[in-house]
Amino acid sequence: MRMAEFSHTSGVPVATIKYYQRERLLPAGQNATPNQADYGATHLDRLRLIRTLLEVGGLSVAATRRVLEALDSDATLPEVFEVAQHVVSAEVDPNLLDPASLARIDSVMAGWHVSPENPGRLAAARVAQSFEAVSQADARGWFGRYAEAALIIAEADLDEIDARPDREAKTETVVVGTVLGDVLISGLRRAAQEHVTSTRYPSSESRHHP
Amino acid sequence: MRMAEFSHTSGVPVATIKYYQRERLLPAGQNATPNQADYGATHLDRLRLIRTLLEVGGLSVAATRRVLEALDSDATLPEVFEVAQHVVSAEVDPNLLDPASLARIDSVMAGWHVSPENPGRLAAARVAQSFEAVSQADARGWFGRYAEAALIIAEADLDEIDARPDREAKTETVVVGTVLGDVLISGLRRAAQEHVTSTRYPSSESRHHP
DNA sequence: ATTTAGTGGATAGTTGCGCTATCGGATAGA
DNA sequence: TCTATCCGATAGCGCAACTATCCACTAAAT
Repeated sequence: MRMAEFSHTSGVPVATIKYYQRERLLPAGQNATPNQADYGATHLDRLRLIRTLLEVGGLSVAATRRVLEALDSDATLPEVFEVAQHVVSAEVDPNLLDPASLARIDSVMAGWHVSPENPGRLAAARVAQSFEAVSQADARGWFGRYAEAALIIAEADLDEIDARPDREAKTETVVVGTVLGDVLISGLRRAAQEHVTSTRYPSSESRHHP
Repeated sequence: MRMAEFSHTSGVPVATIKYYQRERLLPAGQNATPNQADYGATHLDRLRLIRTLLEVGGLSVAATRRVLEALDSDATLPEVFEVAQHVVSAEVDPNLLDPASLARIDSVMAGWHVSPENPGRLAAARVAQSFEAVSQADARGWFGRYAEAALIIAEADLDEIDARPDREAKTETVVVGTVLGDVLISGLRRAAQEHVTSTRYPSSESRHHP
């Protein structure tokens, strides 16, 4: 398949494909003569993965490059996991973090084996700090139930990874699962919020239904 | 308090504060004479809320304006909830959605009372579609356990809102909770992933500890 | 053998966003 | 009166993610 067809079947403009190649997200076509290259199923899969990470996962091009590099390398599964985790986490400077907020988060993760520099731990602590500053209330109960839910999710994630047959499939699941899992839980949370609202307050929450 | 002090105590540059005022996130100072305004605790609170939504919640300025407008209006709690939900959700065109993916998500939400146009439902369906396209596997089990976790979270959210004394506090909690809850669960999920990994594979997952 | 459509590679331009910087006229406070 | 500060308006900046052209070249159709 040549460029025009590649672009057409993938639905991605030619200029954008070239941009991804420049940004080293997508390898050049195979059997490249000076002015003609060949694209196959591998390239289509890769392009679909790229678009998923960018559009559904909301990653930046730079972040996408980082996880793809990890996938292409011979990195071990934990190494890929760590790259994926960092890529979806906003950078949080631990020095700007109120130790009390960190302690609050650590207390809801009691018994967990988590390293201090885990990006999720820092992100959660920042949320705790901001939430309590804005709402001026103790939200420890709220955090605790989130932690319970996080544990269920993490078990599901690991099971899903374990279910893959080989290392390659596992690493891809790590990346895609880490990135899309955040979006999935957010979406399901909104649906669940509507459900819980409507069961608790049967009359008041009808959503634009005459 | 005048502009210089307002900027200093909040840690936000003067030019940025003026920008927020232009963008109608922040009201002008009180008792404004032609060239002097007064800022008080109300303005500080509002600015802190704005920065939290922008920096921690990752909202755009436009999205922040929309939720603040809802907060300032006399909208009912469900109305504010709906604005908040839309603001944190990527717009998904239902026409581009594979009905099979929608059905998959609906099946894991069996028994839930959720309207078809719930933005979370559509977002989840898009994730289902993308994930299964990329991983070429049936992930219904994965989705189902996420739904279980989402239900726990939604109950916690609603309890937290119910705990607020008055409508004003409730609506603010709706907005802040909706926005920060997504970040919180993502963070805790990463921590839980490390925990579960390290308990399942005791040796292999040590995170840069010599 | 000669067109001709298509290609790779390079480079420049566009759009949108979140600020940031500067300016001019006015005024509060010493 | 004088100086520091303010408001309001406008313009500019830096980054990210494309998008659009151009050119030399070549595979393939005639």
